[in-house]
Amino acid sequence: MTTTLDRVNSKTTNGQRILVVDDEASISELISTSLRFVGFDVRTAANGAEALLIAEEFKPHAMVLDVMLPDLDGFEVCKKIRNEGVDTGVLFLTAKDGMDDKVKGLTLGGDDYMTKPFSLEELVARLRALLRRTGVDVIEVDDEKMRFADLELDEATHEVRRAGQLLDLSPTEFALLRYLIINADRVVSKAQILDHVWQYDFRGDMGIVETYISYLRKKIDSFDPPLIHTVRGVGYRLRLPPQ
Amino acid sequence: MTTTLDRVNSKTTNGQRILVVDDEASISELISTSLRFVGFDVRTAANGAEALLIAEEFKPHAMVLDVMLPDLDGFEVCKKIRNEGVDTGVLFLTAKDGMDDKVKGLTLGGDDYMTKPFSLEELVARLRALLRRTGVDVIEVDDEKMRFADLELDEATHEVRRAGQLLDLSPTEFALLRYLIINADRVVSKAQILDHVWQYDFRGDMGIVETYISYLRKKIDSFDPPLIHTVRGVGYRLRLPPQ
DNA sequence: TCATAAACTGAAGATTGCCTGAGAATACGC
DNA sequence: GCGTATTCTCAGGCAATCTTCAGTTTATGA
Repeated sequence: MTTTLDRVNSKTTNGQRILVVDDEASISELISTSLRFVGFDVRTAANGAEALLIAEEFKPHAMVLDVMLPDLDGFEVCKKIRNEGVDTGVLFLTAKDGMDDKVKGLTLGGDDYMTKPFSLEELVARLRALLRRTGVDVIEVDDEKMRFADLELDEATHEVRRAGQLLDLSPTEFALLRYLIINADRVVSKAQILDHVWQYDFRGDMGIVETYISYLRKKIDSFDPPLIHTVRGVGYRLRLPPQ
Repeated sequence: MTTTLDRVNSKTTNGQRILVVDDEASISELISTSLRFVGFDVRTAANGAEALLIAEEFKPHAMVLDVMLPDLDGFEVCKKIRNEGVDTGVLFLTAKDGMDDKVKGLTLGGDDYMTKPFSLEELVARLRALLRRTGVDVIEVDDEKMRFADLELDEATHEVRRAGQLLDLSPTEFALLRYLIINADRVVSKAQILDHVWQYDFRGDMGIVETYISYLRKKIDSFDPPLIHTVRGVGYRLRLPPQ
């Protein structure tokens, strides 16, 4: 995949501590890099034992935790860490099929899980939601709504409106628009979009981004003024007309 | 437990004290996690002796009490605690078979019991009802009725009406509808539903949620307008038509 | 102005997710 | 016990969505 480091986010998340635990170095790095860029304070561990050690002194606000670790499994790690009195929300990562039994029950405590592969935008969105739920997130005044101009995107209801009018977006369109809003006023490249909005193992080419931008335009830019602008040779930018 | 934004409950329960007594750590944790999440102040004990100690200083408003404990049985514990002058309602947990008779005799006061395994939504609902009966619950002005649009769900009588017309729902359908109403207007994922509405030891897959949504629709959405909406790729949402 | 690269868009095929009916298994009331 | 209600699994069918691709349009700079 294209590696694009970017700032990604306007809402500055101020240094909440996240512990990422995964034994695949590439995944672990992928995640921690993007979390750092959106402003989290990140540490990583490659196995359960290490996670316990780090958690003790790092006292993370939340963890991203692979359920399948070489030594302990993710649930064990989670339990032990909480027994140590470290009160963190957990976002579990599971293989597609490993969905069985154990993951069940995770939506109760405010914890959450995602199946691999996932998209990074989704990861960040989920992590934020988790922090909000578990009461850690102090700053975000915003409920679960994002706004740009007369555009409004609601995470809780999954509704999108422009000028008050309800629009019907597919899941991918929704995720793409969320990414554009998060990066409002800034140019994002097709590579960045691909990296953030699509699952990290997507193998197709960037043409698909053009296709989806086209879909989005039909829906949200059938209004005036258009908000999605092409910056030729660079990428796309969500903005109001100058003046 | 599973996925995505769950606020789980709109009624904020403010810090009523609940003592959970069960010797199986996993159950105890499951229960306390969900109770904490809906706003109770929770302590746990793994056996009768411990329960007595904690109750004395914690003075719980209610207890969730396994009848089968390693040392004393639940009834003993309950009796002793009340003799100490701690006046709490009790929600007994019993294994599927046996003791039904014995328990029934003891649930006279306003106490209640459930058999394991249970669903967590059910537990919370029962506990709330218990607190209300035993007069602890000061806040909830709410009688035991929930409403959404022309839909009415009565906890006390287990009756459901739409547009005033009585509907005949099975227990699972009732629980599912209750969960949807509690989360009215938000999208809830199939995973969340499974975690909250089904018994914690359910091992099947999420297809069953689809089946029950279909059952519910036949009953409550044979009216106009339909209230249960699918958000493809995300979950389900109870809502009125926009505007 | 022209040539070229980049971006746009419509169409089509593949894939996925959801709905529903049918039937087996189980629980429950009489 | 027997019959009915309920729970749960499963698979076929349908429609939304995703993805690819190719023909067309647009921007740019030589």
